[in-house]
Amino acid sequence: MEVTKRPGGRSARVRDAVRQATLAELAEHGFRGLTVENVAERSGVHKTTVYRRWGNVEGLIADALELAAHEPWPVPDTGTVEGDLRGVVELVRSGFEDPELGPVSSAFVAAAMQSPEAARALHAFFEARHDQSAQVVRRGVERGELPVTVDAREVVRVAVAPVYYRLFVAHEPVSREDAGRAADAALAAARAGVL
Amino acid sequence: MEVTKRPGGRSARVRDAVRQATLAELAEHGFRGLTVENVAERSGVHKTTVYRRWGNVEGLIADALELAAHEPWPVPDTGTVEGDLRGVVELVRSGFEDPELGPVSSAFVAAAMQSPEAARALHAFFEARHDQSAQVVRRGVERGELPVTVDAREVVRVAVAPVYYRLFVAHEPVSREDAGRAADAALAAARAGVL
DNA sequence: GATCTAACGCAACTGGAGTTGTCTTTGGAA
DNA sequence: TTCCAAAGACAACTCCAGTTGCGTTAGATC
Repeated sequence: MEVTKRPGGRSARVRDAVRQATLAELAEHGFRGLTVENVAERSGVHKTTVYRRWGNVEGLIADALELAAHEPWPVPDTGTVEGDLRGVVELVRSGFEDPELGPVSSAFVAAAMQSPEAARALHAFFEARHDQSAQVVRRGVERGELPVTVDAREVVRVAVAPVYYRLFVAHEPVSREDAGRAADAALAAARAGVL
Repeated sequence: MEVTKRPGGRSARVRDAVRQATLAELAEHGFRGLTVENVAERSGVHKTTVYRRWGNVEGLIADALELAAHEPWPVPDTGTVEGDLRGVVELVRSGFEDPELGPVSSAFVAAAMQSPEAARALHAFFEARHDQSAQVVRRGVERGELPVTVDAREVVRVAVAPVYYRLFVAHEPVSREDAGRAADAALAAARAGVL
């Protein structure tokens, strides 16, 4: 996907236009309402071009996802692991509530469940996120708040997992308190030497 | 959905045939490969009938899901909370590895992300599952292994969440050890009074 | 067991997603 | 500047998911 021998000029403009259009369509209509034709029309690029370069809806999402993966995101730094980890989880939670980001993020998760290509892209995305977020835990270890044996990335996973689980699996609402509790639980497990 | 004024006879046969066909198609081709036409052909029911009663693919899944929700599932009873909770989580994990159940279960999760109807059905399903699994925690409280203040259902959620998170969000493999660790983490948090 | 109508079967139709062949434009290297 | 091949535009086409109208079958009620 996206192996272009002409990375500049028109091809680059087309790619950008399509990516923008994909994100905009995703924000408006979600994954269900995403069609290649709509993206083509919105971007001003002909639909055959989109089909030939991206193949289908999943390809569009996978490409947009790669873009999103490279964007840095604000890792909290409150001075304590509690504060930081709670901040990370709350950032995740509130992200899905955001009327702009929420539908797009949800669409990514939905797409990855149906397309191996999108799944790979999302996997890479979370790989990066876990790495970035794990520094919150590593700082906690340096401060002596957590044992040196902790698996920082695993702590992050356990902390954020309940939020995703509620949202996308059990389909329950997720309150700010729920997010905080999830962070605390991961921390308690880490302190107990389980993670 | 499924409000029939003639619940017996032919209608009942049609419903059963379609449900069976839906599960079979799901097991074979997953959610992506599920089409109303294939289900109709496999069940021997005409496609217009399926469209009229179930509306679309999501309706078929929602119906099949209701069926699955009523099926009891084996709650472990090993004598300790550790053993039981680990058993619950491992049961979830191995369920998705099963070549028969795995695709069907995954399809349910995928469908619920795109259809409010399926989402409601899946929510009810997990409501029931949480209730059943929570008894493992309640027994632990009775034995004095956990403080009486614990939220039994929340312990279950936190225990299973990492498995789902890895499978459907981060798209990472989930080992037996991962499942065990997740159960242990939830337990440690419960013992610490966080859950 | 006669009657009524909900539910099913059937065939023809519609619309739109995705494809194909061909021509045009343009990025990039000589 | 020139040249060529990669990439895009365009139109016409295919195919199949989903719809519609109508005739047929068979539960349910009396």
